[in-house]
Amino acid sequence: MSKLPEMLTIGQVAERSGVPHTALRFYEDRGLIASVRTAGNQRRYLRSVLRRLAFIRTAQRVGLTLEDVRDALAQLPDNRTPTKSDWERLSRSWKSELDARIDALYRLRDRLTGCIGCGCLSLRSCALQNIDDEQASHGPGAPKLKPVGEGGTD
Amino acid sequence: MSKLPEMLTIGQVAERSGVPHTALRFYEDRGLIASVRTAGNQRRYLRSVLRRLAFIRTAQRVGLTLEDVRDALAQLPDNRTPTKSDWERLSRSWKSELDARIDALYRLRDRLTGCIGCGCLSLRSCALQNIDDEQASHGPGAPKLKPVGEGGTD
DNA sequence: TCTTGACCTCCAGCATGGTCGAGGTTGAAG
DNA sequence: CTTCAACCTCGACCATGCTGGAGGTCAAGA
Repeated sequence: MSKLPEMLTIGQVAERSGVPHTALRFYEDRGLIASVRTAGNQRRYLRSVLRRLAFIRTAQRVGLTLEDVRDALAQLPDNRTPTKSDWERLSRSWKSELDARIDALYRLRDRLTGCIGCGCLSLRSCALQNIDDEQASHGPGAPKLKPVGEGGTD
Repeated sequence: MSKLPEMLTIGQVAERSGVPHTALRFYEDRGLIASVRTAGNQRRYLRSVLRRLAFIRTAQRVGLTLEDVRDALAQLPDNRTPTKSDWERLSRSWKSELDARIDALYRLRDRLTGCIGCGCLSLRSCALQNIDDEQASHGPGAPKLKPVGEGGTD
């Protein structure tokens, strides 16, 4: 009990999480995970880091940047094990992120579907050209495309 | 008619498409768009490049890489104006890409939703930890996370 | 004690998707 | 013909998200 039996080495964390040790150091550097050091300066991790890593990897699948994830994880307490409601809060905000992305994809797909067979080769009428036409009502002469800007509440 | 009246300068394309001229040269470099040169080595674009740019920008919103887009656009004829059916083919293949992505997001969201209130702090039961459990049936001791790998038919 | 593998730091490099600036040319208006 | 914005190339640089190597240290087994 006095020997911190639950601490994991970086190798163990890498193996159990599937995240390369290089990425683990990288994440630590970016403030996404934390470790304590042994007297010999080696990293030791709490088991809870595995949960954080799962969270990080899943978040990346959703398309969030590491910075997004870091900000999200910053809501979790560093000094105590996160409670269920801590995670609930995060999960809920994630869910809306997902909802927003799904929604955006839907809108894109629907435009595209409408585009098939719409004779869409006219610059003035093709939905693809006027992807943002909900807010924009620019004249038909020179449609401006919005810069891409992936990320955020699109 | 003999002076190619429909050709656009890079500045005009940049303005009309909203794509910076730096990006236009970048896209050309990567083989996504093409130009012809004047006697003085300046780029001149066909109007159809605006359509390609719209396509490119939209594709990026969906999360496709420039390489994906280049491959898709490679299906279009370089030497003639794309016909409706050329675009239809592209649009259709895009649509399934979108469908796949929407589907993936749905599955993620559903897991997450299930996670809220599931008491998900158990490494063994949390859907987040076992995000890939359809194919994986690893023992409960050391769940491996899949590397992220964004892109492809996920 | 020796050996060996796991660990450490730091730094360079890769891929993607660009931007920016230097230094030089073009082309159209006046 | 002059002028000057717009164009050209090339190479450096930025951010993100990592990987890999060099060179050195730590720790546990034989």
